[in-house]
Amino acid sequence: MTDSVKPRARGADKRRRLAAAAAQVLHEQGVERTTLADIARAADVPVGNVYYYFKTKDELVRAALSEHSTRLDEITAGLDELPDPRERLKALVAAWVERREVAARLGCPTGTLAVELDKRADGVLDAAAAAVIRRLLDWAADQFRALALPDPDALAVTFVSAYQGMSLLANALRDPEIMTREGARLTAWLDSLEARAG
Amino acid sequence: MTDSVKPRARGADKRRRLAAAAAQVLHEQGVERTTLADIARAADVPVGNVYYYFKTKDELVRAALSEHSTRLDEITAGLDELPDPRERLKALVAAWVERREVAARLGCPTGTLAVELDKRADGVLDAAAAAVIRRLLDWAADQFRALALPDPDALAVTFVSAYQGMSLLANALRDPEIMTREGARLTAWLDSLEARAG
Amino acid sequence: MTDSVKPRARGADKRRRLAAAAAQVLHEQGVERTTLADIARAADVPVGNVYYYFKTKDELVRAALSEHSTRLDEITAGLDELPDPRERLKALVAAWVERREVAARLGCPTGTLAVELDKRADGVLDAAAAAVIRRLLDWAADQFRALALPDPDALAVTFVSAYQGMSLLANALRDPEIMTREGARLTAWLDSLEARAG
Amino acid sequence: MTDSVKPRARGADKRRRLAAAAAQVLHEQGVERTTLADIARAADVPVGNVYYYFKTKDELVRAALSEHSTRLDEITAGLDELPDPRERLKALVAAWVERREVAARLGCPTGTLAVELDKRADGVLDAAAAAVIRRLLDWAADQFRALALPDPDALAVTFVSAYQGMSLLANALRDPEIMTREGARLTAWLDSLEARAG
DNA sequence: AATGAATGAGTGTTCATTCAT
DNA sequence: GATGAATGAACACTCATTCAT
Repeated sequence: MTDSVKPRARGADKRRRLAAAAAQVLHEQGVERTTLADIARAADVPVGNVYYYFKTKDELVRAALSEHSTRLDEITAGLDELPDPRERLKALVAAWVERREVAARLGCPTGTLAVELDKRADGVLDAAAAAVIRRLLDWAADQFRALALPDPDALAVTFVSAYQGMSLLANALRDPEIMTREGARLTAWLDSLEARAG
Repeated sequence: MTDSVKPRARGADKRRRLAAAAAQVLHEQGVERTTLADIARAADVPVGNVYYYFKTKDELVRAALSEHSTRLDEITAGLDELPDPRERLKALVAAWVERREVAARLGCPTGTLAVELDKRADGVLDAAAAAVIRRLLDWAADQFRALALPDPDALAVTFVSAYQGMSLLANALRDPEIMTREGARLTAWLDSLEARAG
Repeated sequence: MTDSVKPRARGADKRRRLAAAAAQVLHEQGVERTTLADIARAADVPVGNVYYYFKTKDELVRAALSEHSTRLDEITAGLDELPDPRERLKALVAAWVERREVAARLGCPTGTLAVELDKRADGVLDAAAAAVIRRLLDWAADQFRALALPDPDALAVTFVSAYQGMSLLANALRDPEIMTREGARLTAWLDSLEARAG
Repeated sequence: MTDSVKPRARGADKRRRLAAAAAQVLHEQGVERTTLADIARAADVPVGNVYYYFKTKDELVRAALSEHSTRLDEITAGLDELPDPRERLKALVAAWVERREVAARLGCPTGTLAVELDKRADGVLDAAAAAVIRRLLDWAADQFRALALPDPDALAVTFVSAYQGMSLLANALRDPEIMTREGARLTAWLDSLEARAG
């Protein structure tokens, strides 16, 4: 019974598999060094079939960004369960630190994608990457606002900027401990904000 | 007189022009989207001649990194004229903020190069990029050490991480003002360190 | 009532719609630049369903030719109502001139198809195109024969050749007036034949 | 001595060889059915090298048209040696008839190219094809004008139209004799013009 | 009879790199 | 030292055709 999946479902499944594979492989190899065949192989889909779901490589990149955006939404939705906004922010930092090995190997998925896409002349896909980052900024600003801190938008920029900076350095130096140390510093900063606000 | 430049000198000049052009064009377009022809054109050197000076494209990338490293050395050498290490650090921040338009358009030259090169499997060129970043880290650590602050290496990581983070965000969001605001925050942080150190 | 069309009829209808769409789209875009999807879309038939009616693209091309042949038969059948064979020929020329805008934009449907299909190595479909042209030649020869003119077959060739030539030029130069002027010349020629025959 | 061709000459030679091969192969197979590899093979040039001389396939098509234009110029230049304009026109007809086997197999090079290119939406290359046809029209009009015949431009259209029409029919019906018969008729028409002009 | 999905061979084009002179 | 030309291995993308249901 459960085996007899409808074609519809199978098609949607393949699309999702391709998007997930794109997110993964593009994070690992970057946009330009990744071929469609790479993504197709990772998704176990024949190359020719990819185009049935995504008309261009750029659409696959967009799907990968969307995938990252969804994953971010899931994370923040989980954090929203916590009662205290500051605890939410600290929990996010903890999650980043937990993934330090990946960060050291590949950097932040969205951040590195944004860097590569920003080099393009067209300015279409980099806007999509910026949108994902903005989504994180908005969520962080919401937390700072809930904490009644002054200028929550600027605090959000500082917060996300710190994450991107430590991810980039951890990646460039291949040192996951940078995530640990800078994560601790960021947590301390979050704690110190309460005092200032008071 | 001026006409009779020695072949040697002319050759060295071409090499330098190629390296400078590589630094510039690779910063603008990224490694993968830049062709050798792009660099050759920017340096006003025939394509076939490039290989006389650089055996592979990767060597040109390495030369671009070396160019960025040299530029960094020049900057820090200038800053070393200042008597106070904290003033040196603050002056560097000021220089970063001054270049905010470039940062918003293209990001940090070394940082974006490092991100792109880290996606490579070989791990040869990304080490070269890491070396440039490490050079900046070392200089910053020297200043913190001169200020007799505890754990100067960690402070240097925080300092450079902040720069990379704000450059990445300014670039991704195409907002130079992020450089201004985060630069001010970074300067305040540098000032606050004195108190703690005391 | 109108809803309860028999499946048979609906199938035949789809077939006809596909053939008509093929005739139209192939005239507009040519054989090689037209995809099956183009024709399916124009006929409002799902792509996968096309193959139920036509096993290959070539069969669709054949159907388009057949469509043009049918249309030609309808026209000549209409002309056959006229009592005088010469008037029939002149009426055909008038019909061609009337369609001058289409001729200037797309050329003669059969003629342009024949040109494209003649480039093929197989020599299967171009025979089908030739058959349509021959049908026109035969009809024209019949008229010349009915006029008791010498060598009606050669006259038919001259007649059709003039039509193809002026269509090609009108199309290539995008000038519908060529149809008008050459049509007038052709009509005058038809009139002049009577005299010679006497 | 003659063997030591300069690189320059060899490069230009290759370009010419490619253009000639393009003219030939495109005439034989049509634009859409001809691959770059086909042309490269015919010119005995590696595929990758084609792009050193022609940036796109369309440029090769343009070169083929230019080749046909040049060939036409050579022919008309030869005919211009004849003292009588009418003899020139008749000699051209004779040349067409002489090539009847090619016409029956492949049609007029420029005419068939124009037909295929006219199906394109862009309207760039078909203008180039039209230009070649117009060159022939202009030359023919010059002859009619030299004969002091009324409306030489219209006569030129009739003349070229007849050529295109008979080429198309000869090609579609694979009958070279159509060229012979229609050529004779065209010659008679040219002769008859004198009388009328008188 | 109907159709969304699958497939793979093929096409134009790019580009780092090499070569001949 | 210098350079125009050569080369071939990719790669993104297309499309006729087939298949499973």
